[in-house]
Amino acid sequence: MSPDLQLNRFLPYRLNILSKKVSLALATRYQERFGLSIPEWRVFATLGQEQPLSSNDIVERTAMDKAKVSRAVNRLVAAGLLDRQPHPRDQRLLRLSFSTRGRDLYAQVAPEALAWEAQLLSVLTDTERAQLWALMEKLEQRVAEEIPESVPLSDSLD
Amino acid sequence: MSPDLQLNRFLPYRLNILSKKVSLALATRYQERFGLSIPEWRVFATLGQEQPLSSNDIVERTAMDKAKVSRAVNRLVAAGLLDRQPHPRDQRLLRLSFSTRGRDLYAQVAPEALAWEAQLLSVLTDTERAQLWALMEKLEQRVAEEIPESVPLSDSLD
DNA sequence: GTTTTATCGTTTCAAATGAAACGTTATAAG
DNA sequence: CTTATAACGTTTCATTTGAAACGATAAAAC
Repeated sequence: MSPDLQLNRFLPYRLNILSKKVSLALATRYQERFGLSIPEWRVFATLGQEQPLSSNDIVERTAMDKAKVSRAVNRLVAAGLLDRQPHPRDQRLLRLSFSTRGRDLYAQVAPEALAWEAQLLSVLTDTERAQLWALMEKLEQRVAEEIPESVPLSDSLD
Repeated sequence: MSPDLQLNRFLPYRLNILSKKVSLALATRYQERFGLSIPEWRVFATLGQEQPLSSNDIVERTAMDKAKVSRAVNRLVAAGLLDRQPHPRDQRLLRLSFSTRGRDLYAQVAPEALAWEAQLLSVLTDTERAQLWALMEKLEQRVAEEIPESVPLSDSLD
């Protein structure tokens, strides 16, 4: 008899598909409307949280590859959305922050992203939303214990 | 004032990171122990559910790109894990199924995957697990309404 | 002070990716 | 029947990818 692995009840599988669908649905929006690729959006949104940040800060916060962050940052700088300045005390670090245009764009993009999320979450009650966060937190914490140290989170995981 | 987009409370972001971590933690296991790449594992596990399947069936069930499925199938066939036969009624279709070795390997891999999942889910109570499935189902259904038809789910979404 | 060792961000390069073109087979329309 | 259209899986090719090497800077060890 074969082992009872029901794929559509297998968490890694379902999580992957859900995550892909959510990312894609959102990505089509900001790609079409703001010309941001997914890595660019990630970097951009991260800087919306806190500024200035080094590239490495962004790597840590987003679980993206550092080469990918480097390239996304370069494109954003080239597009005039970010300012990149050397760190005064440590020449290895960059101080990344929004340019004026970047700040303006963020002021447009962020509310849109939030509105989209709200629309998605509108199928859940307040209680369910709280549950969702709690569950995800527990799982993330648990899986973090399993991940071998220093293994980077590559992007094409499926 | 800047828009209040808290990234670590932003569902697409958190979902992506959780999904990556889960996939990676599991992937390291079956890559090391069974030599299966992630796409290969996906195809393999899908065939564990139902046989025979066409490549296209697998594309639909896994949300993977058809080129990627084609390549994974070829590697699995070359590795002697799958049998590929022409469909008697439709020459365009393939009938993919486990070879004897494939079946044996599946009998090893599947319980291991289930055990790993059980370990991950052991942080949740039965009630919480039920909640998790219900929540994910709701979200997936909701987001499915948003996805433009026929847009394939690419893999590098972050 | 000098020499290792580590860190940051970029670049290189081989591998993976996926959109599009393709050959083949099946179905629909004429 | 013949032609046009669609579907399946493979292949091509330009792009993306990330692991590793790299140069430059800083910190630690001596």
